[in-house]
Amino acid sequence: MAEQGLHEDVSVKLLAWYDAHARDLPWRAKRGVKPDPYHVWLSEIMLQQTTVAAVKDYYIKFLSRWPTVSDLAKASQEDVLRAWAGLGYYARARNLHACAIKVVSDWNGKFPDTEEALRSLPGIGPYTAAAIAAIAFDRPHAAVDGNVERVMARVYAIETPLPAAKPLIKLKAQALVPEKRAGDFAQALMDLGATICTPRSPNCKICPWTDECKGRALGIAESLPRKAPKVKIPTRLGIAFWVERDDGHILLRQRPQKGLLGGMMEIPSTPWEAKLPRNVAGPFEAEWTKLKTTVEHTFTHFHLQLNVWKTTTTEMSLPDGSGYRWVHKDELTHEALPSLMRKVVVAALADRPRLRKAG
DNA sequence: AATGCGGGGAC
DNA sequence: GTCCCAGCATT
Repeated sequence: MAEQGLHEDVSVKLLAWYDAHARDLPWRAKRGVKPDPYHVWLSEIMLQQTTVAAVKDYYIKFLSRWPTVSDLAKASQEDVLRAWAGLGYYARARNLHACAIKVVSDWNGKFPDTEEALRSLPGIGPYTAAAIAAIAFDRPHAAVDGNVERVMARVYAIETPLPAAKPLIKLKAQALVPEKRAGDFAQALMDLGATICTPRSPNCKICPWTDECKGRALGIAESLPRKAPKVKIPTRLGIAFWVERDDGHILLRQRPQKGLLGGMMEIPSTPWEAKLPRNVAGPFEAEWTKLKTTVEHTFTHFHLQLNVWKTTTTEMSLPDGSGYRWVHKDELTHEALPSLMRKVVVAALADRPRLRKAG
């Protein structure tokens, strides 16, 4: 059919471009070498809503420390969270560990090679299942991520806003998937979106699809895909309590497994609300000194302004409640502290009494 | 279909 | 400051 022929032609063009311009990324198998499903999976989980630049070092660190999925399954969740600290979306790390355990127990340590079976594993959704099936096993699935949504919306001039346009975009992308080299095609499409068909100022002049792009023909490519307007996010306030023992240990607490920063460590704090609590209650009675610095951090759905109160103690026991630990100052870098909490650490350590100069 | 869930780089 | 990134789980 003519329509089918057109699709093949378009796919061939993209693959030819990919052969000449593919990015060299740590998780990408070399030409002619079979990809390792573990490598593909690990990179895909890390890359969810996360830029290539942010992922690279974490990917190398994880692979070096846990060379196989069995090694990762044997690790403790605590060690996995420590290694993941700073990368964000910590449910990914918890699901990563759970998935590794399941692959070992249910699949004899080998990742399943179908989209359906992959989809049943924790942390693997529609996109990631299709991506692994295509990239690791060369199955003809369309892996539709943010890049592909943008490229499809432009090539086909889809003016329906996201997320309503997703079903149509998925159909359009699936229709382009070649029977052979589906994995290369998936990666080519993402490379195209990341390097040429960028959100702002797409470089249409060097795009392999510039001739057939309807969005470009209509002069609306850069304005696509359309999206619902964003609502602005509120600000929340809180107080973090920096408790330093006279031997240099700092009081930490593990957060609950579910919810924001789930399973990660924190400097104990008040709840984070629109207003500070009327009666501030620290981990225990003490004389507190308020730091001048306010730690600011922005999460997905709120800004946080965190004041830091300091105190010192000779108390060796832990406060009432679960999850508390004493950790020495010099060991904090090894803890599962998310970026916000590392800001608190930096602020607290910077606010030391100055040594008075002699003379 | 909406919402919760991090962090950082590019502009 | 805004936008958005190789999205998923839950409701």
